[in-house]
Amino acid sequence: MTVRRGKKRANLRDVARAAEVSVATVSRVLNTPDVVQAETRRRVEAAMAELHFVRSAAARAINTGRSKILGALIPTLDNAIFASTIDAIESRLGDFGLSLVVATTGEDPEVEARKAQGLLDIGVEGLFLSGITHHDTLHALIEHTAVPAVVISYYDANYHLPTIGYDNREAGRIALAHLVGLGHRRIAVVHNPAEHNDRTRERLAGFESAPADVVLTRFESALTVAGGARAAAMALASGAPFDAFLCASDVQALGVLFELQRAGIAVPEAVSVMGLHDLPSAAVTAPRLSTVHLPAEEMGRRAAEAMADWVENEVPARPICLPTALKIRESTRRRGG
Amino acid sequence: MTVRRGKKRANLRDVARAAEVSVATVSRVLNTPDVVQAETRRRVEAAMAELHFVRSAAARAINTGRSKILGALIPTLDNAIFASTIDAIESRLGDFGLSLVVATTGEDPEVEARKAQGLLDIGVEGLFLSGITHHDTLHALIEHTAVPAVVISYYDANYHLPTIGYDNREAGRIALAHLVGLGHRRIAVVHNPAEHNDRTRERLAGFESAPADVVLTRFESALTVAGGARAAAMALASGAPFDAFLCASDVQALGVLFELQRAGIAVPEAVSVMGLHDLPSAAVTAPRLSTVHLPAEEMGRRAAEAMADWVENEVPARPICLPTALKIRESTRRRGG
DNA sequence: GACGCTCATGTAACCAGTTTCAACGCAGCC
DNA sequence: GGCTGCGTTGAAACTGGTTACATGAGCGTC
Repeated sequence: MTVRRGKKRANLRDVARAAEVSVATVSRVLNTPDVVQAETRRRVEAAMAELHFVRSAAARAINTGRSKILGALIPTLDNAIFASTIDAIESRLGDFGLSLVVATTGEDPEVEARKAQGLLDIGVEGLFLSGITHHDTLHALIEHTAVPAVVISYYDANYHLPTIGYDNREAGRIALAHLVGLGHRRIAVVHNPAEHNDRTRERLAGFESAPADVVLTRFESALTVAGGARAAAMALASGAPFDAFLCASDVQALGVLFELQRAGIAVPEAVSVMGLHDLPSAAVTAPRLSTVHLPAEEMGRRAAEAMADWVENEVPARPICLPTALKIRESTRRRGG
Repeated sequence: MTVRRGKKRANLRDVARAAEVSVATVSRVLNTPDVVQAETRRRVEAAMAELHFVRSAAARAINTGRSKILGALIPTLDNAIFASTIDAIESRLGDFGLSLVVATTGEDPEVEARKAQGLLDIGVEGLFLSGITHHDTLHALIEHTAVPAVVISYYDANYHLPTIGYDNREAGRIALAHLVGLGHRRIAVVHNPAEHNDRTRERLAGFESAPADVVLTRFESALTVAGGARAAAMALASGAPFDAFLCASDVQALGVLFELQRAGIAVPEAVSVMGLHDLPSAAVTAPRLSTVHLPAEEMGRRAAEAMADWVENEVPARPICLPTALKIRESTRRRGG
């Protein structure tokens, strides 16, 4: 008792027959309408409409070698961090008639390599990767398929793939400098596991630019609001006094904010909290979160444009370093101020 | 100065020639390896490896009529609400060897219809839709292409497409009942525009189940944390006294929480705040947010399974209503309690 | 030894488009 | 009137796979 999948879709030949023209003419109406006479075109279009003709993407792809689909490999969607970038990529690609398939990797390089293979199998023309830490298999895959690939969320002009992103280390430095400039010396650093995450690694490296009299204590937990809260709880439980919390990500900073409030510790009076990313919600927390703005949306747009140029015009993407910017809001204050 | 796209990829014929077998045999090695003799298979596999053969998805799709790609139309990715569902769909589809293309609509039915056409153009085999409010064009499209389509985030057994979701009205009722049960009578309802959003409309309808002595005052704003904060600010500015804030979405509830804290109004002592969704972060806010749990992740999983069954085995999806559950945490308290 | 069977493999048609090349009609020009 | 050239159209080859059908080898049976 299977379902009959409708009366077989009309194809080019059907349309050609109905319009009493050749398949070549129908194809022309589809691709280069201006070369076919108005009257003929009208007939063909009428036939297409009547038969509810939808051209097969596969058949077209087989000839042109163009699937018009790109793939993105990102750690997770369940997190505001990548959402706006992906949103921007997807929407900008749309302007070029390109689509995006998103695959999540859970920060596991093996899963990433496997999913990359899967994306290639469905015929993507290009790949967006997050960061530069990848499984050898994936590098090899990109190498011998010569598939266009751009790295986002990271900038390194010397990397073997074009990187379109920002300088995470510099962002880390800026965040730290802000706190140090406010007189904070005992800083709790809240960060997610850096093992497979070079963005985090770089930010932490930026934090290490602290003067000698600054002492940083690290608390590691998951890259979620709950993770941030947990890290703050650990810091509090350690009994050590902190002037400020420096978070490698706004997502965690939100958790820190919540946990401090729960503990009755006033921000920024008793302790400052610094984020890094500038998520949309960072501007409306209580207190509003000081952070370093990462141009997530612009990055997505630029990456999409570069990729479009690559697959459409064969001009390979070039590295782009977008500026970050310190956003001083309410969650940081001069020590003792 | 264009880039030479490598030496043309090897195809089936090339492999066949190299392995000294026919194309049919190579195809068999790919699809039904067990029917080809071990020694032959070995030769073919060696040839494939040497030539870095990657089978063309398009060519395969053209024959089987299967692209193995599904499409999802969602309002936005830039929002925790859909993220975990999409995440779940994507990951469950992966188990069936299916991929997901995500298209965002910005809640505009026209954009949705246009993007749906785009998805069909690239050959998706099925569509995930959010809610039941769609442009006529989209309905017509689904109608005459007979493309499998399931609706998520909504449940209505009588809708002409299978709905896999939850009862939004019931969830609204539960949220309201909780507040009313705590003795709250003057309730500020914070919600996003319902014009093109039936989920919101249903939740609001659920709120209307209030007893006669309960007075609801609506404040409408964007479906973002900032939107929630803005709505709360409006409520406060109105000067009217409220016992509780009832939010049609956790995202907005977060904003309400922040705004109340900013205004120095204690939650839940002075006013209760109720969410609806149970985002992961709802459990770690300060105070932790009382809400109605929506099974977003399970919904995604079930929708993916139903869709897989549909496109693989031609068994159409059937409506599924998943249970919601009241989550009483810290942001709600008995009036005057 | 002929017959029937299974198993492995090859041949060629087929899917739904695109594209090359040839042909045709008609205008402009010498 | 014949030549050139442009604009329009069609026939057929082609893309890279899958698959129905044909072939033939090897083996068991009577």
